[in-house]
Amino acid sequence: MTDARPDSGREPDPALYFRLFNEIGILSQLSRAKLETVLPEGLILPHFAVLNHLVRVGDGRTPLEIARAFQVPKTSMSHTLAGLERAGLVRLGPNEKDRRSKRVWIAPEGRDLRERVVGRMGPLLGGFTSAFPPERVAEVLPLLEEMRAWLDAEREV
Amino acid sequence: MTDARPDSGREPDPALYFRLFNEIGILSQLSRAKLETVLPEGLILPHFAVLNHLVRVGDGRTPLEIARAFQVPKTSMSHTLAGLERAGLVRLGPNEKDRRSKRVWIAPEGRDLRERVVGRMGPLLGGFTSAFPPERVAEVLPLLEEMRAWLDAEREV
DNA sequence: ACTAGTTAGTACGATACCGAACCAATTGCA
DNA sequence: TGCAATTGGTTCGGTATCGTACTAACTAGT
Repeated sequence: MTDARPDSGREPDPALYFRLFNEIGILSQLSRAKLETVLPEGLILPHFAVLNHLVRVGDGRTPLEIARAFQVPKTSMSHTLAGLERAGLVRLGPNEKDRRSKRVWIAPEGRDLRERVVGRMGPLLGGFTSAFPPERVAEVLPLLEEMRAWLDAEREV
Repeated sequence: MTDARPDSGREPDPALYFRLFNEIGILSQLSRAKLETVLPEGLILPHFAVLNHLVRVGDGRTPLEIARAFQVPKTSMSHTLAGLERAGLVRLGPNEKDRRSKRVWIAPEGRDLRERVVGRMGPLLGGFTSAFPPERVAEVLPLLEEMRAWLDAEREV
C-alpha cells in the first residue's frame, strides 16, 4: 500500500529541483554572455568581477582572499589576476604581514574601466529593470542567497 | 531640480541586479560542482544534461537541436556529443531526412547511467530539500523562468 | 633552535569552451 | 537545370578552468 497522505514523509519530486538548477545554470550563462558584450576585448566576466569586488570591499586583499570570495580555486584566481595585471588594471604588491603572500591593488585604469563598464551596463539593464522591477527581484534574492549560503556551508564539510 | 516622487522615472539601483546575477552565477557554480561529484570520472555536467534531455524529450534529435535547447554554440555541443559517444553512452546515426545532419540516439548504457546518477542525486538532494521544501522553490521558480525567457528573447534580437 | 605540519602562490598539463574558417548538403529562385 | 545563399557539422586555434605537484614562508610544539 502506498501512503495516501499528501507529502508527509515522502521525498519531494526531484524534477522540481532539477528545473531550479537548470534555470540557474542557463541564467548564469545568458547573463554572463550579456555582460561580456560591454567588456573591452580580452576581458571576461571574472576580470570585471574582481575589479568590482576590489572597488566594493576595498583593495589590498590577498589573492587567496579574493579566490575564496568567489569560491574558485586559487589557481584560477592566479590566472585571472595575471590577466588583470597584464592589462594594467591592478598591481600586485608584496604583503609585508606575510611574505609568502601578496596584496592586490586596483590601478586608476582599473577603477576607471570598472566605472565605464558599470555605466555601459545601465542601458543594457534598462529593459530588464522594466520587466523585472526591484520589488520582484527583492522577492527572490533572499532565498537565492540562502541557497547559496547553504550549498557553500555544505561544501566545506 | 530632482524629481521628488519616489521611483517614478528613476533608474533602479544597479547594485540589486548585480547581486542577483552574482548569486545566480555562484549558485550555478556550486550546484554544478555538487552534481559532478556523483558523475563517473571523465563525465561532466553537460554530458549528464544531454543524457537527461534525451530521456525527457526523446532521442533521435539532431545535434543542432540539442545545442539550441541548451543555448550553447554548436561547436560546444559537437564536443560534448563526441565525449558521450566515446564513452558509449549515445550513438550518432545519419539523418535520412537531411544528409548534412545526424541524429543522436541514447544507448542503453546511457539510459542506465542517467538512471543511476538520478538515483545517487537523491541523497545528495536530501538536505537541500529539507532546507528548501518544494513550496519555497515553487515560489521563485516562475520568476527565474520568466527571467530566462526574457534574456533569451532579448538575445536573438 | 629544530622540525613537522600548514599555508600562499606558481608551474604545468589536461580538458572545456567557443569563434572563425571550412566542407558538404539543401534550398530558393531565376 | 544551374547557381547563390543557407544550413548542419567538424576542424582548428586561442583562451579558461582547475587538479596535481612544487617552492617558499609561516607556525606550533618540543
